Amino acid sequence: MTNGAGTAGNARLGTRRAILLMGPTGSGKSDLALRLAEALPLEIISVDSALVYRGMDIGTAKPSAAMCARVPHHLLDIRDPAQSYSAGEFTRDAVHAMQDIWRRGRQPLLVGGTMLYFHALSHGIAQLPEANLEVRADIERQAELTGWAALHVELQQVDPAAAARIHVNDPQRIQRALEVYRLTGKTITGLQQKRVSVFADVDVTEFIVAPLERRDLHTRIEMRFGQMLTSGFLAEVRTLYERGDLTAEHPSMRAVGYRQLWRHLAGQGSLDEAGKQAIAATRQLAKRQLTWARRRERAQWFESVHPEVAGKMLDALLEGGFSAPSDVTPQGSLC
RNA sequence: GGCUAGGUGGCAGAGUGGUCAUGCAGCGGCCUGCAAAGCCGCGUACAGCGGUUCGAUUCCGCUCCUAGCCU
Repeated sequence: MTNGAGTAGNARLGTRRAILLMGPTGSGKSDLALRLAEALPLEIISVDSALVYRGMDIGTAKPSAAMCARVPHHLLDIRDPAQSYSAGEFTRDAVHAMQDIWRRGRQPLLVGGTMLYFHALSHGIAQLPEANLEVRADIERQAELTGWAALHVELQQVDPAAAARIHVNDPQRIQRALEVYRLTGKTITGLQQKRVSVFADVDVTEFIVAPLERRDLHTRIEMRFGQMLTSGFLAEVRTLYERGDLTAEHPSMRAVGYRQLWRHLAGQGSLDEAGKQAIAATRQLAKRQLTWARRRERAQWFESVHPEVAGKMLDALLEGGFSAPSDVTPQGSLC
C-alpha cells in the first residue's frame, strides 16, 4: 500500500524535495507530521488558512508551543484576525519558507487541510491583482441595487468564458472576475492562462491521511469539538468578540466553530445549538476536503486510525530517496 | 373507558383529489488571491388495512399509535 508515487530509485543528494501531508480536519495530520519531522531532517510548513491567525489557537487545533519547540513550524500566527490572507499570499510565503529550508540543507513538510493552497502550489497560481477593497465595495453596492444576476450578465459581456463557468448564484466568484477586469482591463480567464507550478523541479511526495470510514471521522470531529469547549474555546472566541473591531464578516471569524460561537455570543441561539452547528459545519468542511483529496492522483492514501501510519509513511519516504536522519539541529522556529 | 386534536422523508414543518413545498442534516460534485470560504446537484415521505373515485398523501370507515381533556 506504500507504492503509487513512483519516485523510488534515484536518491540524488541535493535534490530539492517536498512532502505534502494532506487530509480532512481531525485526521491526525499534525501529530503525524511531528513524528515524521523528528525522524527526518524536515521542517513543517503549515498549509492552513486558519492557523495563520494569532489568538485563534483552540478552535483551530493549532500545534502547541511544545510541538513548535520540537520541530520548526512555519506560517503560523502570521496574521491578526482583522487581516485577511489569500491563496496568492500563501503561495508566495510558502515558496520563501521552502527556499529557506532547502538552504539550511533540510526538506519542507507541508502539512494542512486547506486544499486550495495545495492546489495553488502544485498547479501554480496566475499573476492576478490582489483583492481591492474599494472595487469590491463598489461591486457589492451595485449588487444591492441590481442583484447579482445583473452583474453576471455584465460579466457575460466582458468575459463570456468566465460567465459560462461561474454560476449566477455565486457572488464571490462573480465579484472576483469583475474585480480583476476592472482593475486590469483584462479578463480573468485570459490572465489565468499562465500558471507555473512551484514544484517545477522539486521531487514531491504526496500523502493523504483519512479515516476509511466516514463514521469514524464524524465521531472524531464530535469528540474533538467537545474537547475544544473544555479547553476554553468559548472564552477564546469571547476574547475576539470583545475586541470590538472584529465582525462576523471577517474571514477569520467565518472559520468553522468561530462563526457559530460568535453567533451565540451575539445572542443568536444557545450554546448547545451553536455546538451542533459547529460540528455539522466541520463535517461539511471535511467532506469538501475529501472531494479535493480524491482528485490528487499522485497521492498515497493512509488510514488515519491505523497505529503504524507514521512508520509506513517513513518507509515510503526512505524508499522514495529521502536521506536518513542527520544531526542538524532544528533552528528557526517561528512560533 | 369516553371526548378532542393529531400521525408527512433522519429532524423540523407546509400542503393538495391527478406538476415541485421548503428549511436543516446527510451524500456526491465544483473550485485559480475571503477557501475552515462560496457555489451546484441528489429524496417513489405521506402510520396500517379496507372503501369511494378514472385517480388518493389529500374524502370515508376501521385498526394501531401520540398528545390533551373528561369519567
